[in-house]
Amino acid sequence: MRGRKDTPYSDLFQLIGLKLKRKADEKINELGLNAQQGRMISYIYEHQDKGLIQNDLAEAFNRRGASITSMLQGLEKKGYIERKIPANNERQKNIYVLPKGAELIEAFDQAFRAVEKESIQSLTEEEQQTLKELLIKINRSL
Amino acid sequence: MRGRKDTPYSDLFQLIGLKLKRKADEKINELGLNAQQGRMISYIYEHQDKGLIQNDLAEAFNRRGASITSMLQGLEKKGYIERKIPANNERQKNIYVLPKGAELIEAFDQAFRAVEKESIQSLTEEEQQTLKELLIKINRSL
DNA sequence: GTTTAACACTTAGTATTCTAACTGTTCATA
DNA sequence: TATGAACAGTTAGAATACTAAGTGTTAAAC
Repeated sequence: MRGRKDTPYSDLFQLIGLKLKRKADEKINELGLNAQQGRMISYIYEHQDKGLIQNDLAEAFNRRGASITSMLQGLEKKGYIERKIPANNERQKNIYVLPKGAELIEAFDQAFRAVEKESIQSLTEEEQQTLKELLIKINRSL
Repeated sequence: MRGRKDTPYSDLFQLIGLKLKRKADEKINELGLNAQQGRMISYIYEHQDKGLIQNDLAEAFNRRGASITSMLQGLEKKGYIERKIPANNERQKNIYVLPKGAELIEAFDQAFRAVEKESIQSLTEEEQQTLKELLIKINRSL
C-alpha cells in the first residue's frame, strides 16, 4: 500500500494548463476582455469568410452550444461582433467581427504568441519538437 | 503576414487538460461527486495528520482562499469532512475526512490512476519518461 | 404532402471559481 | 500592554460554463 495518488502526468497537465491560462488572462485583461474572449474573436476573424456558425465554435473550443450562445451574446452586446441569420438556412447564425473587435486582434495574437514562447523557452529546439509530437500523440488517443 | 495564431503548445495543453478533466469527472460522478472534490478528499486524507489548514489546500490546488471555503462548506454539509479550530491558533481550521468520505478514497484513487494510465497508453516507456521530464521542466519555468 | 427526426440556437436554473471587502486572531514593536 | 500589520477564513456579488427543456427550421421517410 502506497497511500499516494501518484498521477504525475495528470497533475502536471492540469498545473501547466492553469498557469498558461493565467498568464494569457493577465495580458488580455489589459484590453478589457479575458483570454477566452480574445481567442474567440481571433478565431472568428480567421474563419468569418467561410460561413462560420455557432456550432463550429462549440466544436473548435470544446464547449456546449449554450455556452457559445452566452459568450457571443456578451461579445455582441459590447459591440465586438455581430450575428446574422443567413438567407439559405434560418436555423443558423453567421458570426462576424466588427471593427471594434478587429482592432484588437493583433494585440491578442501577440499576447498569445508571447505566452507560447515563454512556456517553451526553457527547452531546446529539439526538446520542443519532441514535446509537440508527444502532445499530439496523447491528444489523438484521448 | 500569416493570419494564423499558431500556438500549438498552448492549444494542446488546454485541450489535453480539458479531456483529462472530463474523463476523471465521468468516473467520479458515479460516486455522487466531481473530480475536483475527489482530489480534495484524497489530498485531505493523505495530509490530515500533519495539521492541514485551508490555506495549504489553496496553495496545493492553485485556488483562492474563498474558493476553498466554498468547496469545503459543500463537502462538510454533505458529511464527507469536518473542520475544527485547533487549540493553538484560532485563526485556522484543521480539516479531517469523515468515515463517509474515507470509504470513497480507494475508488477515487483508482479512477485517477485509470485516467492517468489511459492518457499515456499510446506512448512507449521511453516516451513517457521523456514527456515527464519535459513537463517538469516547463512547469518549473512558468 | 405530412409527419418525424435531426439540427441550430436560446432560456432558465445550477455549479464553480473568482475578486473585493469584511471579521477576528496573532505577532512584532514600541 | 496597546496598536498596527499580517494572517486565516468568510461573505457577497460577478463571471463562466454546464444541463435540461424549449422554439423554430430543415431534411428524411413514408
